[in-house]
Amino acid sequence: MAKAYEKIANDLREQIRAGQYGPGDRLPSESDLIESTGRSGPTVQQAIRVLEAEGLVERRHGIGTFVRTRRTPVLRDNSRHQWEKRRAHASKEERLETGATEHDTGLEVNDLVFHASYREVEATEDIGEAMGVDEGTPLVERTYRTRYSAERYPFSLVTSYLIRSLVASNPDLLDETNEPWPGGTMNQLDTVGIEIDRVEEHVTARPPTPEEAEELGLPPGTAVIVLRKKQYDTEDRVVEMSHVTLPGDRTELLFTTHLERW
Amino acid sequence: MAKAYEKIANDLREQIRAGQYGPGDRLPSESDLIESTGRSGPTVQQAIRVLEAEGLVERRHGIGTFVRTRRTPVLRDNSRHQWEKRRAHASKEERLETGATEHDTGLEVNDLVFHASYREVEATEDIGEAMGVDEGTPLVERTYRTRYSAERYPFSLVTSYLIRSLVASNPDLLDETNEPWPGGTMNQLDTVGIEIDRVEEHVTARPPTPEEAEELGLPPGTAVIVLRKKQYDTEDRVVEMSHVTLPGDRTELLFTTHLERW
DNA sequence: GAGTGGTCTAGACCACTGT
DNA sequence: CAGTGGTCTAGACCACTCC
Repeated sequence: MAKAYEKIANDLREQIRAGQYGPGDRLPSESDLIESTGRSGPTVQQAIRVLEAEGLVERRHGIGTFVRTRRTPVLRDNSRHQWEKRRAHASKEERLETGATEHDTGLEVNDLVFHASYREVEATEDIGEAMGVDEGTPLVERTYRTRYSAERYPFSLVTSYLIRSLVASNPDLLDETNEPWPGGTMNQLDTVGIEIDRVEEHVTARPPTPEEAEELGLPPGTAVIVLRKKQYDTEDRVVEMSHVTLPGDRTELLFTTHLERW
Repeated sequence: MAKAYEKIANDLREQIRAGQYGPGDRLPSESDLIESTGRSGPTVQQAIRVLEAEGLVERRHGIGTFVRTRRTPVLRDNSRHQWEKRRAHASKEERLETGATEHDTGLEVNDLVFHASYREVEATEDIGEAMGVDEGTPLVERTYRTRYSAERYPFSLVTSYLIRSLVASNPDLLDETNEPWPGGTMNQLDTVGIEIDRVEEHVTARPPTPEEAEELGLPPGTAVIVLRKKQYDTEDRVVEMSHVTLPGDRTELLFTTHLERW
């Protein structure tokens, strides 16, 4: 029992892997495949859909089906946290120059477009548990979108939560016209006497929701990396938590763990 | 222009999100949907396929279509590296007791089944570049599969590369009957005078290949996390590199970054 | 055997792209 | 306009599961 669409998909996959069709090449058209395989339209289509779901090919309406090319990855390095902390105590001029994303990507501020919005919310059960506060605790929620100015879609979707009572002593932090915070979150937290001691990042992966696919401009056959970041202060409290969605086909996370010497 | 299958998928997705169908619940059968929507079989099927690809539902042949339940995640913590290094200098008895996976999962050795195989290979261009050696350099390749003894499929696919010349002075390391290495890789590297200084882990995500889906027992609508680990010794050489494939629906990576105090 | 999902067909028509 | 992929139908038959 060889399923027809599976056989067609396997044959094409093999040819792609063997290099008979390289990245960017056009595959035979559906009508070609209908003829060469002797199968019906829907069957051939389903075969191509399988390859599309694997991220192997891309269908372009009215043009053809093409072997996918890998997008250039955006690197996100966990040394960014130490870098950001150091910057928080640097001079004001230095702080305004670059942000953590520029540090990662090596780009200029002008190459990037930020969009941020601000809201006050109450902790849900889920968030409260993760941050170690009761459900209903007032929080400050900030939502970020960052993209290259030359591109259409952002390369990250970020929602960040702060405990309102911890930051309320600096009114600037409750003023949404200040977005994005000059000098970064760690610098602003310093103004209310909070020092970050460690950062925990939880990483999982899954297919995107339709909303995420839409907002990140993800083609079918792509996964997202979901990163939940928690920043602990020197008193072991969770001071900030972020939920970050990253396109899997163009994001590479780098974590360096330094070990004690013998 | 409302695509019929999209509309059906959207309606069902909305109902699932609203909790009208909870995790584990059965959705209406295809024939029900054909009747209630007035659409043909293939159209209804395509709608369900969309939800399946999103990881939202699971189709069971001859039984029905069900809302997916989340699998219990396996946590993989980067403190495992420091833990493993410390263990490498512990007593022999301690070393034999547990491995890094047990450390992560809190399980006993008997709850886990390891399978390892050994091969000598030459560095490909790709691997050579990552490890900082010339193409063709002799390597030791070890392949691991780890699973819970109660389960059918492994929860990680690991391929590890060592530079042969660096480990050749200990014949035990070239003996494949020794798998898995007692005391762990860091302990064995210690026997040839190598100390690991830091670990770099590169993380990306993508849909699984058919082979990975098969070997990990992944249902459609799942992503994999791809982790490339590089271990640097105190002389800044890449001593070991691993390629790890993890099921995205049940793996959670945790990375803790400790920051210098002000 | 009844009910479920899985595969497939032959053909129609629509929508998008490039010439 | 020709060529491409996108959607849909009506109905057939198969395969699996449970009773």
